Amino acid sequence: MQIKELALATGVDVETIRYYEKQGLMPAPARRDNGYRDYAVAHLERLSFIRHCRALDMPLGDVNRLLGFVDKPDRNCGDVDLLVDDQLARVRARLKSMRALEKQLLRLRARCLGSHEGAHCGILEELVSAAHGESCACHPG
Amino acid sequence: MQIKELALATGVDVETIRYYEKQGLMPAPARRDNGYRDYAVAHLERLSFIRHCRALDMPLGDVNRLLGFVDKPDRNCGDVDLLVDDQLARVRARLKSMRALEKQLLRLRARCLGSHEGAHCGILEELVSAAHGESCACHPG
DNA sequence: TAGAAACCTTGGAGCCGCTACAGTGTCAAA
DNA sequence: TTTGACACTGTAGCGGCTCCAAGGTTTCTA
Repeated sequence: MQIKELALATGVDVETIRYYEKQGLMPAPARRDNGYRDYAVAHLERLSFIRHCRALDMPLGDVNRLLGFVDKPDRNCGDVDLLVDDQLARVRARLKSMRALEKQLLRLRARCLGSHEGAHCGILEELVSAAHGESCACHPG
Repeated sequence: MQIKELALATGVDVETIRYYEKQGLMPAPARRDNGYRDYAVAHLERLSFIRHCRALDMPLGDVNRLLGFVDKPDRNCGDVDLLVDDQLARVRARLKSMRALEKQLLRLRARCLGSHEGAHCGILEELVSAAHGESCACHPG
């Protein structure tokens, strides 16, 4: 399988596949006489695994560690759930701050009363007032 | 005001302040005889403004555009609310995908039944099965 | 048989928003 | 006088790609 076929089969960009190889996530494939990469089914599966983990927003370092467990299934894999827990915690922390962010933006947005002259723009006033340390709709309290 | 005083007053790292100057977000301050930067109150306000926008997760490019409106308040600022709307849309899109992500991770986590032998690890099985295109707890349907 | 188009290779730079150096200079207190 | 804290510039690194240049190979079409 040439690199483009692998790319099409997995939906992963050709450059990204080469990047994964350089980063040590994908094993170097066999080469044809002309130097072209020649992938086997195992590569396709490994790439799918990587993309699945990435869809879960796991850092490539974590993906690499998971691949280590996959490669040596005899090894005790007690860290696998820790790794998933960590990822879950990261996602939840991010969710929390994003929700707060949404609220702040909504309030800021509500300050726009239709006047679009800079001197009377509620949004700009709001943002500038923050610079004066006044209480603002975005960061109340 | 020396750079460290500005940093303390705003909670912004010294290196970050210099970075903002290099990026054209902060105007170059006066220099003392020894070459040290000498900031005025206007710099403090501008830096607060920038950090407030960054707290709303706006890209620096957008912050720069807002600063343009602040600098020239006569200019019609109809784009300001568009800019905020864009940011809100970005945040909401991200929220949506993060919520989905949390669900997927929770389901994946539930696959861990206490067995930590790699060969029988529910989480690894799940992730590997995805590589085979089987339906998986993470990406159902 | 020529040439164009589509593929492949490598290496390096660019993106964002910092952060962390290295190497050097300046200043104030003990 | 020496120590320590500050300042300066310039460059490199982070993650996870993405894009580009400059070249080689293969396949299709005229």
